[in-house]
Amino acid sequence: MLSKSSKYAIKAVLFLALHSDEKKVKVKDISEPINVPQAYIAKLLQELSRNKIISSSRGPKGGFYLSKADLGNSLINIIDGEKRLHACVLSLEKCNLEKPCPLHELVYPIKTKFIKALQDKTIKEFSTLIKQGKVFLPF
Amino acid sequence: MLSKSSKYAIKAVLFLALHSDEKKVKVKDISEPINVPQAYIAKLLQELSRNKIISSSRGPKGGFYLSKADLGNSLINIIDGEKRLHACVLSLEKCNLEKPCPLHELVYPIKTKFIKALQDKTIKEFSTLIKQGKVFLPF
DNA sequence: ATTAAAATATGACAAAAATCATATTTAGGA
DNA sequence: TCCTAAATATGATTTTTGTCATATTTTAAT
Repeated sequence: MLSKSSKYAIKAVLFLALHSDEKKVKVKDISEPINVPQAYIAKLLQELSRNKIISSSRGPKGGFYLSKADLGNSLINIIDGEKRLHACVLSLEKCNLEKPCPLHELVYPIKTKFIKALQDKTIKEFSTLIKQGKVFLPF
Repeated sequence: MLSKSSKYAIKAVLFLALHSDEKKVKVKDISEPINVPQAYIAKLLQELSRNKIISSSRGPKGGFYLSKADLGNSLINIIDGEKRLHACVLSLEKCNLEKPCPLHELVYPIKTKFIKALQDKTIKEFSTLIKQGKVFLPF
């Protein structure tokens, strides 16, 4: 459903949400705890930064962080462009609710709900759930 | 969620369920309607045959088909070995119902339902649904 | 028995996704 | 101002997945 890159990106952003608070975190201090190769997550973080999903600053004491504005964004932006998320389970172009493929009804409802949650919940809300101990990040 | 190969395989098997009835269908007559490269689906069909998911016979008048026994099998066998199907959305090893990751609850219930449906429904049942016009195969 | 039509086995090739490497730019602190 | 620590940009390499090609084997029909 999600590419490895998207999963990595989500992990990194949630990690930042918990650990940055306007403080900056350098790649090395992100990659290790979330268990993703450093060079790889660096590239992803750079892209997220370019796309204004997260913030960054260069130089000593620099690093990645989430601004207040960033925290208000939704996770869906991170994985935007993932056509696979919206596509039919069997990747049938012409499959739709009127003419659903045999597996469609099994998957459609939750996928909709999943996407909606990614759209509606802010990063901050996710981070709150984690801080409250309602959900976990067993990286 | 499913690899391209799995999707192709499911399409092919459902197609066979509708069109074989103990009659044999040759690859060419499968690949075209389901819209999958011939050489590729050939390989997949051979593998399915080796794994006893479908049946085949060689030589003139040969081809692939579903025996009565085959029709009683479930679709899950086709995609068996797809670890990704069972894995956590974020691929977190230690994510589980006691310590769910933030996206877990959004996905877990339906995934379970999805897998169960693939396990419980026979190929024949799917084919019946299609024949009844309840679901479709817009290949 | 011979021929032809099919699957089978095997492996080469291509494309996409993931990973790694490195030179460049920026910014803080001495 | 100069040094150093960080991100950035770019692209090379590797791995995985998907695709294609072809020689071999089997079997039905003549």
